[in-house]
Amino acid sequence: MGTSYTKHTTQTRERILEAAESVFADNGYHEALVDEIGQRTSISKGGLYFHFPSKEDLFFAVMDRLADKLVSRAEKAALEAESPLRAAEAAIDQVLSTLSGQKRLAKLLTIQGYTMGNAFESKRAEVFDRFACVIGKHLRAAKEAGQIREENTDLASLVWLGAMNEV
Amino acid sequence: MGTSYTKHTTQTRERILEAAESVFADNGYHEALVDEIGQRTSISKGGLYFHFPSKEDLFFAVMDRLADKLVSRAEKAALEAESPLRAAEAAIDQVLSTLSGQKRLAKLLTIQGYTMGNAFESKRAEVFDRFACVIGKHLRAAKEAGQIREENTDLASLVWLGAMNEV
DNA sequence: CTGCGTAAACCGACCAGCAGGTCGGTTTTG
DNA sequence: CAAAACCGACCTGCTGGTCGGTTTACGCAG
Repeated sequence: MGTSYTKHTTQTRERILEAAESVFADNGYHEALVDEIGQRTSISKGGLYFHFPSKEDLFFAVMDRLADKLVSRAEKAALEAESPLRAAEAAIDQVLSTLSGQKRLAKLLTIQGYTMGNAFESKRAEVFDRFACVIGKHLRAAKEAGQIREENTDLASLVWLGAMNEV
Repeated sequence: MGTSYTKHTTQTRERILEAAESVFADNGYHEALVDEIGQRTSISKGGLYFHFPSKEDLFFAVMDRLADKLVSRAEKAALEAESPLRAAEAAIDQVLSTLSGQKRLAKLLTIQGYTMGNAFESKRAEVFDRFACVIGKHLRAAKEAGQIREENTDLASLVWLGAMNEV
């Protein structure tokens, strides 16, 4: 449950995650071969398994990394906004446009895992929660700034989720 | 290409399809074990492969069967409507509500195959075409009855597709 | 009705090969 | 020199598919 912290070298780990992301995006979880990730990284299978205990964990790590990227993008966009309400909007916009622009990544976060057990399901929920958290934060700020009514908060969450699915 | 006709006994074939549908729905294509289908049917693997040449074909047959069900439901609902326009609406409603009611089946028709090759992609297109065909038929009828403008036909198709994705 | 022969239907042990994971050993780092 | 990082041949379990044999269904002659 706790986010496992980065041991070892961050360099190689990052390289692996990068390659893994593209391989998973290209082929989906099941079609993706661990060996191919090794190939694109020029790291042997053994080396891979030195950094990640299993293919599944690697996949989850990729998801986390993607979520990180998106969240930071959203936060950054939110910072440039003037009002809290604009911030919330900007954050949502940012995530949605990025996701709709790179459908392969979107699939990674939403669809690909349906083929896996419920392990994925909870991971997906976790990622979604992180997004919801960010959005919620700005929405609450907007509320306190008196730019929004209480009820709209829940409504916005639903809209948000709906938008995700449309992609 | 040509719809392969039912050889052998239809009884057993149907039983297999029934079981296969539930297994596929429960576990997705990859997780679904041919052996488990055999178990639920009390038919040995050999027997299964006597009726279907491969797991993939079995999956496609399940899809076809699902499409059949949905189309006939839609047609039936359309018959009970008074005007052509209502018929089209009823058909759409029927399919959408059924699909949203049983999300597992919806996944079968839309998502599960992303993990398979393009073989699935064309099958999916085929199924979608069948739906589009039914809807289109009633829409044209509505048009000729002067209940609808020409342009709306295309618009409706888009709405239709969008709705599918939302589910 | 009985027996029989043929073909469809079915069985289940077995095969093949693929891909995730391991592990003893080697290189690199500090 | 020790520990971390890495290598890659090998192992193993799993699962779709096969195949020779067995049972069942059925038409037909006696």
